[in-house]
Amino acid sequence: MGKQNELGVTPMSEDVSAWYNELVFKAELADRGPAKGTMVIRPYGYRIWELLQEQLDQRFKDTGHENAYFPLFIPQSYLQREADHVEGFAPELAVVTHGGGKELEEPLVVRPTSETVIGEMYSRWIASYRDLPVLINAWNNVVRWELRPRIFLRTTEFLWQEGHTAHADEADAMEETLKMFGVYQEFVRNVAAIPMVAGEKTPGERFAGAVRTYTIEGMMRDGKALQSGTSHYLGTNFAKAFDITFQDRDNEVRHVHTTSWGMSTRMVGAVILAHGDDAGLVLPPRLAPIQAVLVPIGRGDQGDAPRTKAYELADRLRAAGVRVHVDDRDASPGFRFNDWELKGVPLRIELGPRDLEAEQVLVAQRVGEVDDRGRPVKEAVGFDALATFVPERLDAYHDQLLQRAIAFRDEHSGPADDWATFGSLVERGFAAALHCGRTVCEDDVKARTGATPRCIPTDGADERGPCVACGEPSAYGKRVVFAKAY
RNA sequence: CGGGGUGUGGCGCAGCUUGGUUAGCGCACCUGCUUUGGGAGCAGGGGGUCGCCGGUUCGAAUCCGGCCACCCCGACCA
Repeated sequence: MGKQNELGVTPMSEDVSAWYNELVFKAELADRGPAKGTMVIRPYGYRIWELLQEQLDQRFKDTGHENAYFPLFIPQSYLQREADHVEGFAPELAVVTHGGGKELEEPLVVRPTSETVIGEMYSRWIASYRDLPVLINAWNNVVRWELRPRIFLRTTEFLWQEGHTAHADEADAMEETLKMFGVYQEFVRNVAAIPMVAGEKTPGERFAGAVRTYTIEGMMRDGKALQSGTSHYLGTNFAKAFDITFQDRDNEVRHVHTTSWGMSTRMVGAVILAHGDDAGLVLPPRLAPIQAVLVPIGRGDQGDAPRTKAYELADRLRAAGVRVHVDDRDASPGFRFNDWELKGVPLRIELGPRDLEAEQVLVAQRVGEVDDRGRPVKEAVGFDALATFVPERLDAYHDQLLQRAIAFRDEHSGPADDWATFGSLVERGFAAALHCGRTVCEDDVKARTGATPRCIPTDGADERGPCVACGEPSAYGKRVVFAKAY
């Protein structure tokens, strides 16, 4: 545990890892479960997940998908049908060997992902080209045994959504893969205010069983990358393993082409690590359980009027669609200010006897201009203007956070044309370099610097040359982004 | 599985080296009074099988042996 400041949290500037761990507990986002690697998501943290879910789910529905649910238990033999898939997941499976007091004839694995059960079901449901495409998404929990858990980032059980679609041909399936890849990119930018580097995974980093894997990689405040969402084109790998076929217009029986795509509770960790600061959480408004907190000031007779007014203003804000909370706890103003800053609430609205007289409130932004004492500059807003002011300000604040994150990412990224530059860049952020694409060389880079290839950015320019690490001719015709990753 | 560390009221820690009053401190909690524009004050109060098992001893939180758990750093990973 690091040196804690007066908030009881190690400053982020001092030790990001300690800061993250302490903040997750202090801000009441989550707690550790009794079994190693498990987490309890507390109401404040779960609300962030719910907001994320609602907005992501809407996008899935808008692109023609329907939700369904598939079982938690999968016969062990199913996992084994796709060679790469078993190999990839075998080390992290939880296996149930007993049920009802008896040893099972065939062990059941607790799903680490659902390609296999879904493949089995799709093979039953699909017979004709008229049945295609199948566009289904599932919200569920999965289990992957973790050697080194970290709350939200890597837990043995986590929540996510997994989309699974089946198509008549490669073109259609690739279109779907890229469409959902695009949905994730748009979502993280417009909802989570995180600019991500989007691109394709190198063969060594591909999903087990995928032909192509696309990823969005966010930059955290310590310059490390966090894989935050993936979209896979699975080709006919699962169709062949599970015999998912259809009869086409020309009477030919063909295998379907499938895709899968997912985003998990890890995204909550991405929000914490991409926006937070020494004072605690910084939540983007579209994911903030509380977007504006009203803090009435004054005690006893002095406090009655501000409190009453605060509730009245809260009603008006709520009517304007703002998630608002009145904090009239019997605690000092300073305590309450710090508390909501720790919890990352975008706007604080102060209302004391002096303001009441002036028919106004003071609005302070969680991240924004500060005075020479480091305190936020507070803006006076008249009572009647508040309900239009707040929603506008929340949108502007979202843009500010996004711009701040873009600037941070750009300051910590750059091209690396020689080994020395590469080494120093991955110490503080992302390095874009030409690479030979050989897995042995990727492993060597990892051993020497700790960095791994995160992706081949989709928007990268055509470029060829010697590999930054070994000098062999570069692969992919583009630069690869390398970084240390969570 | 390697390397490091920690287990003492809800949380954070001290005490252990050199065994010996009733195991202490801060925060949190409860009661009362005063207090409220950047973590309020005073007074009173409740709360502990000192991770577990065994050993040494007149006596163990403290010494010895074993075990367990968790955390951090590496190898696998959304």
